[in-house]
Amino acid sequence: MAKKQPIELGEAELAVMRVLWEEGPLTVRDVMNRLHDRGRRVAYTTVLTFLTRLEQKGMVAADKRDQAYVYRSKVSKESVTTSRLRALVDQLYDGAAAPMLLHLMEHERFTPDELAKLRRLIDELDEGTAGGESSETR
Amino acid sequence: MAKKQPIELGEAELAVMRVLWEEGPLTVRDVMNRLHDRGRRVAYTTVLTFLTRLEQKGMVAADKRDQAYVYRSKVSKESVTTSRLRALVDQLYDGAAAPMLLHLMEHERFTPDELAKLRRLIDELDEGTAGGESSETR
DNA sequence: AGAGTCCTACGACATTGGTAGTAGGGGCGG
DNA sequence: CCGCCCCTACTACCAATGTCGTAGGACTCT
Repeated sequence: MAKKQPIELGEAELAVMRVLWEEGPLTVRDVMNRLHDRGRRVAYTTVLTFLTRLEQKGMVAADKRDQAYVYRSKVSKESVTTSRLRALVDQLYDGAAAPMLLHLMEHERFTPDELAKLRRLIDELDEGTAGGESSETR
Repeated sequence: MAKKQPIELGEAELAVMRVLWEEGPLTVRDVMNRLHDRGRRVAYTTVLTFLTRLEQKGMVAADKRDQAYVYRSKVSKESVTTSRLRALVDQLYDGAAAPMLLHLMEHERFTPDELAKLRRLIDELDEGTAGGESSETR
């Protein structure tokens, strides 16, 4: 089972999680370097603080290797994304995802490929949810 | 042109904004009552604090009426939603909205009606973005 | 062995957001 | 005229976050 706790992560903490999600288990120094590569200039100890806090939150785990600890993510990006989106949908639309989805579609740009992929996904969902009767397809 | 500032709003502040968006210009007391109706038990002065802070952030405006000030939203829910979503997309996918959209579709439930509406929207967008050539539908 | 380099543990500090109490001005019901 | 009530202005507090600096233990390279 996954974490039912809201999963509260600050923006900087999230950036750290992303590094771990995308570049696997890393030491504090490695995480710092990756953050620097991504344009985040943070001090070594700052990164250490983030990782320590994330560990206390149960978001990452630390394993001693040689001289330093190697940190790895304990929660998937998927779960965090879901949690974040859910919070947003709840806060803005009382949980109704559709309005948010429409909003997103109307305000962001998508390539024809993405639209195609999306269309396929809709078809799939439609099959599953299928029942045949929807109040007039207009 | 809208506000380019990130528009940072806490969860409670957002709840206040929602009241104003949905129930028009209100006095502090009215906002408090609406919040109570929605299950948020906050003290009068807390609401006042929120409104004062929101005013400083330029999110609402206060107009003196009789004895009390009447607050009204100065930013649309749309713009805040856009801003929030944008931040999320940036933080999680470096600005790529598509992955987020797909994620949302896969993790939330939608009614056939909503799917239909979404499909129509895609068609519209497709026309606009139309060009004909998409790199292989994989 | 001494210097330089890393690493982790702590402690600090500022900002922001959530929450609220208190003080003081104005009006209103008697 | 006197309380009582509502309104706004301040001030306060605490927890979470973003950021570091310092201290002290280890290891490494002459």
